[in-house]
Amino acid sequence: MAAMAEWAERLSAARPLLDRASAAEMVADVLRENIIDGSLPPGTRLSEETIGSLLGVSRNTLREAFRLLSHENLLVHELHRGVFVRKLAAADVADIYAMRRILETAGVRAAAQAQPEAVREVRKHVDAGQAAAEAGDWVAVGTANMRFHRAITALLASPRVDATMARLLAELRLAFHVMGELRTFHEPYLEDNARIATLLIEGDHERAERELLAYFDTAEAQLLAAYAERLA
Amino acid sequence: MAAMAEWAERLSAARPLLDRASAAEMVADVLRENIIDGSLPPGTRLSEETIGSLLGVSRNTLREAFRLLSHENLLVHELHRGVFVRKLAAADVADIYAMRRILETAGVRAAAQAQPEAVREVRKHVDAGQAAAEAGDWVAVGTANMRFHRAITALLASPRVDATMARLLAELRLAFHVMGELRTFHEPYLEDNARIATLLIEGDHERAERELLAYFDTAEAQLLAAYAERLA
DNA sequence: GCATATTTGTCCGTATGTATA
DNA sequence: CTATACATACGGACAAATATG
Repeated sequence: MAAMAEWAERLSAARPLLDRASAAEMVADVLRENIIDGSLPPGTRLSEETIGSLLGVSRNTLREAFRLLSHENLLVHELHRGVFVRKLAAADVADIYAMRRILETAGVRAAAQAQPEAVREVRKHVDAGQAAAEAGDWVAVGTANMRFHRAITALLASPRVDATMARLLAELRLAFHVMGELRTFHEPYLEDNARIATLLIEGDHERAERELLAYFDTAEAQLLAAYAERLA
Repeated sequence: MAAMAEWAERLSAARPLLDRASAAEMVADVLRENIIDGSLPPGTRLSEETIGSLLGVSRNTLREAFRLLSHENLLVHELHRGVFVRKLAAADVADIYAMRRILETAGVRAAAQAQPEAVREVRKHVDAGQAAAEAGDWVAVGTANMRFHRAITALLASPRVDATMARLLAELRLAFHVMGELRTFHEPYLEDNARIATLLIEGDHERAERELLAYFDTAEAQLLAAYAERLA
């Protein structure tokens, strides 16, 4: 509730919400951004009336935006209680990593048959991450890391896998809020990613898969440790 | 349109629409069932006024149900034109099989670590399929086949994989409508499924995976051939 | 190509049911 | 248990776009 009030203040000053595209999608975009960057922390209840009057949209439109974000697993809808920013449990984090292991290792194994430019795309996001790190922008490093992993599953050239992966990673960002320092979380993976990209380009898919699995283990353990600590 | 009128007749006689859960979800349930069983074939336009008055719900509620089903990929929404039952293209069929290959082979590889009762669950759906075949109920055979494959991915014990798989198979049912005779489509796979289940229980995961991949190839080819023929 | 009718998109006011203080 | 707040659902209205003649 405190988070909601604070967020409302900041938003009302900065959001004219001009006409463009579908109203519901615009609202969803605004909300998604604020959820991902932490302005609306997990557990926050999104009041229909408050947000509706704030953004100048009707409840019907707002509810459509809620549906969109619920489908992305960023919001949860509880009947007659309202919608809330999703709270990821430790089990959810583990499940997300389980699915990432399946999809991303499949991506690595598909690298041999993939388009060469798709493989180069992987490397591009490694470079973007390193540039962001030098600039000290650790949020951007996190974004680059997401894109790196999406590029790996993109080697499968499957629209449905892409969409699934996008949802998984957006969901995972909800868990990042438990990490205090983003730098300590993201920095060690810059080198890992670079190594994996090199192995992919060189065609050593077996080692690339091993390195990727090792990354999953350490990243997952780090997140789960942060969860355990928060509850202590 | 002809399909729509015919469907309306059959429905209006049989639907009291009792209270429970959210109205929009109930409407979505009704529509989903009618889409899957072919009463509302792909391409059918769902008129807001017709269905709304038919089910006795307001337009707002109905539109909410449409959104739910659109997110399940069963309906497509065209701006200012309305919603239509999704028409799967050949590329969609291929993409669905690509994703099934990834998830189901991962399921087979996870069989070693899976709970024994989860493995037995796979066999149960094989038996159900054979019983339905003897009874001549080929729609039920199709349902049992779906459950068989869902049981394979259930070996991963991942809620997100389960949900993804459920959506994939519901979507795939849209493609089945191009098959003329369900029997010729489903019958040959009864034996395949039985063999795969046996291999899983015996612990020969490598052969089980090979057999599964062979099944995907023939089933996908059969569906795509039916697509090609329909266009000819 | 134009004018008309139909349908969807959006919003509002209100009544009812449910959860919570 | 009562009261309040809020989500759910309905019906009506008008604008905007599409389909039809």
